[in-house]
Amino acid sequence: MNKITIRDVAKEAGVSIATVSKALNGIDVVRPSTKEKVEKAAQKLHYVPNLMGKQLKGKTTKMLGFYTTSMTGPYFSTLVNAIAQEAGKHGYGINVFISYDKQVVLNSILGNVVDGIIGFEDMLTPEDVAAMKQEKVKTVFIDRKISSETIGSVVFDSSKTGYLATKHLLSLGHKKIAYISGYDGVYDNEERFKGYLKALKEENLSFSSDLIYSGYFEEKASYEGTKKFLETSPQKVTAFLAGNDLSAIGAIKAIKEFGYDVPKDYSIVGFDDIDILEYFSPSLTTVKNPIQLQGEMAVKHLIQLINEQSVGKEIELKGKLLIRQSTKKI
Amino acid sequence: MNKITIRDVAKEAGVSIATVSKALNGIDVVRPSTKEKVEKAAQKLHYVPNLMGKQLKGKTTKMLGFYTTSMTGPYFSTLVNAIAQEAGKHGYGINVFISYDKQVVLNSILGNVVDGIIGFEDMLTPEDVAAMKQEKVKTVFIDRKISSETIGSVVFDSSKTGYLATKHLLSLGHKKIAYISGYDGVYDNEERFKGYLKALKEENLSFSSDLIYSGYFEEKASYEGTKKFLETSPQKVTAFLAGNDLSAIGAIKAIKEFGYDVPKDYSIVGFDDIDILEYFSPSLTTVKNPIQLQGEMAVKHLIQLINEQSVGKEIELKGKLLIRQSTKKI
DNA sequence: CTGAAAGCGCTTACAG
DNA sequence: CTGAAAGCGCTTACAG
Repeated sequence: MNKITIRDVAKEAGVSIATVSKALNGIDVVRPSTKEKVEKAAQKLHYVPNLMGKQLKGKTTKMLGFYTTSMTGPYFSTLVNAIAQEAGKHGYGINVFISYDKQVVLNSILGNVVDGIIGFEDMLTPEDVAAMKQEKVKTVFIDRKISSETIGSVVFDSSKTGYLATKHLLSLGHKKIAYISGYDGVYDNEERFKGYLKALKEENLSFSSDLIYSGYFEEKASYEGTKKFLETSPQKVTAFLAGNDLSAIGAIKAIKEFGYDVPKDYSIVGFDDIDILEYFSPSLTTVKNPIQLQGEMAVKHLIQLINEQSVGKEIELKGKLLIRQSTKKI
Repeated sequence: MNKITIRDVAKEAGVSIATVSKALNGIDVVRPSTKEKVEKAAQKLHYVPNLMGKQLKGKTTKMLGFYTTSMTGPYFSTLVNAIAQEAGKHGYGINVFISYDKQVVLNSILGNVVDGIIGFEDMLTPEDVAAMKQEKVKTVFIDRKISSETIGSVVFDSSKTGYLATKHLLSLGHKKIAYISGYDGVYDNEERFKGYLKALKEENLSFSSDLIYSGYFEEKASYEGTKKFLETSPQKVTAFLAGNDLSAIGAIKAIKEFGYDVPKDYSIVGFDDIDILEYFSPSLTTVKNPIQLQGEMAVKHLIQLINEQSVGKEIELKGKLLIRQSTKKI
């Protein structure tokens, strides 16, 4: 598309390409008059450097990559905006790659397209991560707890908050609490569940597998799952711990459909404190995760890794239980 | 970060770099045994081609760029996902660039980083667009109506829908209708306003500038603006046409705060039909824009432009008025 | 202060 | 079927 190169500018200005490069990049001493001549020529020709050529030499792209299969989920934009803003402060642009093709993603990750990576990508397996480690790709994961020389992570303390949320329900007198799980293998899901189990155990309450069902972190699946659970479960629960707010909303809709009330008949707690809660009734008791902070920290740590000012660290962010209207004493 | 190159693979496999390139890309005839040898070597060394070098030659990146200053707005993820999905079908990845630095954006746009661009970027001025036109950068805009040989656009027929929405209010007997505007110079805003004016004119209703105030397409600004409007306006309006759903929500919140009811005291119409309306009460009468379709069409048209199967076209998508609970007869 | 030359990692006619 | 060589657009020691 863009065919004028440094060579054309050089010809136009009557200098060498080396001089054009220096003049335009402000590197090395170049006589002001020459510099001006070059700039005029560049402008006249609408010259824009080809980043491919530039970066092939330069080795640095001043770009951070953010990889994901899809941009769904209500806090996605909060996260990405926080990342973009923080990156901007450090002179980096951010590059969101959306692809369902793992090979494409891996090639791009390992293909020197960006200086560092923020990983939020379930499809990356431990083997992929091992390859990234070996290639010393600077990466900060925000969906798993991990670290190596060049890999860090910024996650929420989901085990702790899962514990706190469950404790809250227990303190209200609930003894049979269902867990609406997200995806297996997903860090936040498993940690939240661990916290839930720990809280139960502390009260010497037993857990049986029919207290857990899948909501897949989304409203619809949780709605369906909850309907089925209410119909078929032998357990008479009085409260639900949902893997996230979306699944809490789905569960509440199902509960209402059965003619029950929240919190009168069932208490329910979510995770995230997403924006749409503002429009939802009853107002949901939930755990607020500092998503914005997570984005910022991830970028800051990534830039440390890129500049080799630090080895990879595991950073854990604290969430906060927000008690609202969806939970009450039994 | 990634230092093993094609040369290392060649040495390991005992062949030339040309052969490595051919074997790995499946180009040209290469003996199966050689191919296997090369693949083994590449695997052993964890070789991943440097995309910079590759693309410098190849001239094509199989990537589409999506440019924006921020990813806010509730339909953003719908749009980007639609774009990503459609691009995937055609073998393209998508690249979301978020940057506040216009120079960075322009360099990237014009720097051959992507094969084509989907523009959704208010900060691009007509001069910038002129440069893109001159450089024959393949682009489809979704925030303005425009076309040239290499530039197309896919927009909503906002003038028409603005007209229809206003007609709806008029048919319910409303004669004084306020317009809560978005940003000046933004296509959808201006078109919606045009449609509004046209509908008023048809009924021989006069418009005066104190019937319009700014909501900036967001909830908060619209809320504040509406409060002020209700307090100070000399006009006794009975209905509001909001620039989008978010500003409609803000207006309704302000109206409620003054002790009025929607639709009993005021009717209100929005635009977009965003997801969170599901949680909002009263259910909002609004214009549903086919956002997903817009993303798909934009990608399809962009790929036509890239393959030079078509010159730039101006594509207009129809919206649909959804009559719900926020409007009623006066 | 300026320029010729080497080289970044790759692909692709062209010879053999 | 394989490889030496040129070249994509740029930067950067190195000479002058």
